[in-house]
Amino acid sequence: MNERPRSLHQRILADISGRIVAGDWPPGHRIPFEHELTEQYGCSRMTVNKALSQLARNGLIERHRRAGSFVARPRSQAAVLEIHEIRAEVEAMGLEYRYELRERHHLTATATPGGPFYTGTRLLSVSCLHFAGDRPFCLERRLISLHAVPEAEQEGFAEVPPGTWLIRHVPWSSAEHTIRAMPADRATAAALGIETGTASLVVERRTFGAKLAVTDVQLIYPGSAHAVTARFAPDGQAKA
Amino acid sequence: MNERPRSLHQRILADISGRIVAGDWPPGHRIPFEHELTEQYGCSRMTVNKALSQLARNGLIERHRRAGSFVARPRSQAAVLEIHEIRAEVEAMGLEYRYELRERHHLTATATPGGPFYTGTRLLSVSCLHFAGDRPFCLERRLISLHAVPEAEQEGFAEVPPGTWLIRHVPWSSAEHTIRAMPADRATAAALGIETGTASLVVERRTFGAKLAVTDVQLIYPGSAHAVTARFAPDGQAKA
DNA sequence: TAGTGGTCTAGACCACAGC
DNA sequence: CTGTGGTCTAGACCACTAA
Repeated sequence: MNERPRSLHQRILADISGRIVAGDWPPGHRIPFEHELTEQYGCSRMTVNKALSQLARNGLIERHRRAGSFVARPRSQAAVLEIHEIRAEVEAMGLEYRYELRERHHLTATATPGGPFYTGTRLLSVSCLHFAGDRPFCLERRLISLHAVPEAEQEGFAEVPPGTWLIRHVPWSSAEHTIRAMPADRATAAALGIETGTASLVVERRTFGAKLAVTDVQLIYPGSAHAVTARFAPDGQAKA
Repeated sequence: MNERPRSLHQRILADISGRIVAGDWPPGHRIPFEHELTEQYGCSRMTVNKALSQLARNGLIERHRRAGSFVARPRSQAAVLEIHEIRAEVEAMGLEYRYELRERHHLTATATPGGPFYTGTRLLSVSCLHFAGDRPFCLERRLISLHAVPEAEQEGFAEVPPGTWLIRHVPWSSAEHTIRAMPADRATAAALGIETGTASLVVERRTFGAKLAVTDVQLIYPGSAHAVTARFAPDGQAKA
């Protein structure tokens, strides 16, 4: 239906995925065995297996030894949320990006329930504003673990936003995102130039290194102007 | 570091992924060629290729013919957002779930800019409330395309929530999610038992079949009690 | 116990991009 | 041109499990 897949295992994947998406093969339906597909496509089992394994990884089918492969019953919809740098978000809207550091100081992690940092960890607290054109686009409140990223001590964050700096200096990470609606408190409202209590979208991201928590950031978007979008493709193929 | 991977290609994947996450191999670093890894692990190229291909699919590395494989520079953080049925969400909190249909009527799609339905499509409009214990948990406003799902005509949705019914009757789908903060309007506030203007989290999901838009739903969660969470694992392996 | 998927091999040919 | 990754083959052995 789409562009022709270049390789055979991709075509097999697309064929099966297409049947499932179209509803020809409802949840619970048994997919042809590998040796049957081998005959249908006139190829080796490895090629068929590559396609089916990927479908299983993407949760579109379930595979059971001796029983066969079956169309999965959807348990939850899994969407892929892409979180870009704020500068890229702003420029994608065709607006000029500007960054402003508001505050930078040290503190020590206290025993916060649910907090990502061990008690006593030395932290750098950074507060800054991201502008889209003339208007504040996002207020960023960030804690950086100086235990995980001691180099942050030397960085003033006057020019380079901490998110950009971190993505360049911290090797890689796993992360947890939490998205919620909050009324803006007085300080937030003042920084963003909105009225206290205005509904705002808060995206909190906790980033972890191999073991240690690296950073905990709250990105506060004023009003209902900003939205987070996520796309979902059952076979993990389409991108649109 | 974690549980021992059972298969060789999983171990290779975990080894390389570990080096990258730990920062031993920074972005841009060249990963050993397939034939080198073949020697290191004493296995065939297919096995090495399976591991590297998966790392490339997950965006952890980039591969180029003739040049080799390189640790990718992170462009955006991609998180996986899992959206469960509301009943499951409520019961996961240990509260009793209750469902209440508020309204159900027909209408015809108008030329809404950005709307998912073709103009003139016959739609079913359903409004309902999901309770957690005694308190309203979520207000659902949903449009269902009777063109894509004619069987919905026969369904009253008095007992079964439309989300549950659809997931059982519509074969599969792709979807777009949008998450934003909104002040509750008067009707919403009344339904949810909150004050007008209270910051609320709105999750909008547009579901598509093979070609047609199936349903467009707004889930409105009152106040800042509810949050959407997403997890991110760079190698696509870890789940916890 | 028999049949399925999970994994792996030791080759092979090709496309592509850097040299 | 050369070396890399992308793909594919025609086998093989094993683990698991439904019958």
